[in-house]
Amino acid sequence: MARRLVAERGIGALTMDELAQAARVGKGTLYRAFGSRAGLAEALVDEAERELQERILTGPPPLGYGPGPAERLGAFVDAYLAFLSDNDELVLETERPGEGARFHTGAYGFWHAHIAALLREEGTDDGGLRAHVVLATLAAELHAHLRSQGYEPDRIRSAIQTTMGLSQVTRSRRR
Amino acid sequence: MARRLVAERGIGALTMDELAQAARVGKGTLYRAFGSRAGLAEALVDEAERELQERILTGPPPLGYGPGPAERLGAFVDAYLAFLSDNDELVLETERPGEGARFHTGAYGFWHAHIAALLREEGTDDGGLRAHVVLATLAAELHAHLRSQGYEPDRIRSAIQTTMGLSQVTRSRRR
DNA sequence: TCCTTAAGCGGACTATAGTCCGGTTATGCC
DNA sequence: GGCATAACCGGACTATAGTCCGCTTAAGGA
Repeated sequence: MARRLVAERGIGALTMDELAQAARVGKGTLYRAFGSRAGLAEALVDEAERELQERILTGPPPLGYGPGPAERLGAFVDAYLAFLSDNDELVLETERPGEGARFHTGAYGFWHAHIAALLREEGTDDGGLRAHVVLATLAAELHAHLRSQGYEPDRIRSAIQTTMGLSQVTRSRRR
Repeated sequence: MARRLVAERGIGALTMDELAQAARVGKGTLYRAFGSRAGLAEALVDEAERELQERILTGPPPLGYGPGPAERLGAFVDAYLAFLSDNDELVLETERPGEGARFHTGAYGFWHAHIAALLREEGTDDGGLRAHVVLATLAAELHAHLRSQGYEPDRIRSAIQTTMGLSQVTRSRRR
């Protein structure tokens, strides 16, 4: 519907009332369509998420199938961080609410399944649980904070990967 | 003041109005004293936090000074997880809000400094940044979710420690 | 003791997410 | 084409965090 109208203006400081008004629609309709503010943000990042998921499922290595699981994991972290900094505000909105909303989105399920599979493939115990731990490291709020502290994306990527003991993917090793 | 009155009832489903009323005080007073809902929760976990900090600073090894940094890190993760499950609801409240409130509490600063120091002592590069990554792994929301999924504390601890490549502290190794 | 001034209090007020119900429009049957 | 029914819509309403200002009470001076 009017998602694009809305996406163009940025969600940050917009209230749901304003959004509804801008979309020429009642608030009830907005909520029927998206369920919540987080749901709306989710819908707005959806395209970028799918694009990344596509690259994982059918794209070229190292993100897609091909190299060993360690390389793919490194590539995923890399790609996810790029996705995060491109979609900053919306992902933040997506992950905000109280009752662990983050964990119940479809996207979270996808990332989790992907990481868990790679960890198992690597021979790790308890891949499902460890995938949650890896994802905690990729929380939008953390990265918003780190960016605000002036840390460079490359340095962040590298810190996460070494902390996790992931193989250092050296592509795009600037600095 | 009336913190105890309040602590006894649990914060979870209480509104600030109810809290003020229960404390026989106006809402303005409540906000002057604590600044926000998160601030109130912070004040309520304060004692438990200090107790843990005390054990780190002056208590016996492996949490306190003594063994190598790797052991101390493992012990910290262990102790922090225990603290988290004892103070579940309050810490969650503390970490909730929008503008990265979690990162601005005094307690976060302490944990961060402690971890960063241990990492540096271990000879790690970029200890400050990596300490943030480690702390992301200890977010209250994640652990609330994991508990709700039925993961056992020991298993969680072990997953975090192996993910981080921390030395496996074997004390309290049930299962 | 009374008056002046400062500090602190409390509850009415605002902002905003999310709900709900009465009305309106569309659909299908006669 | 007209009516019964269902689907959908919109905005008034509710819940709740956080703000603000007028009033009360305490402190200090004469």
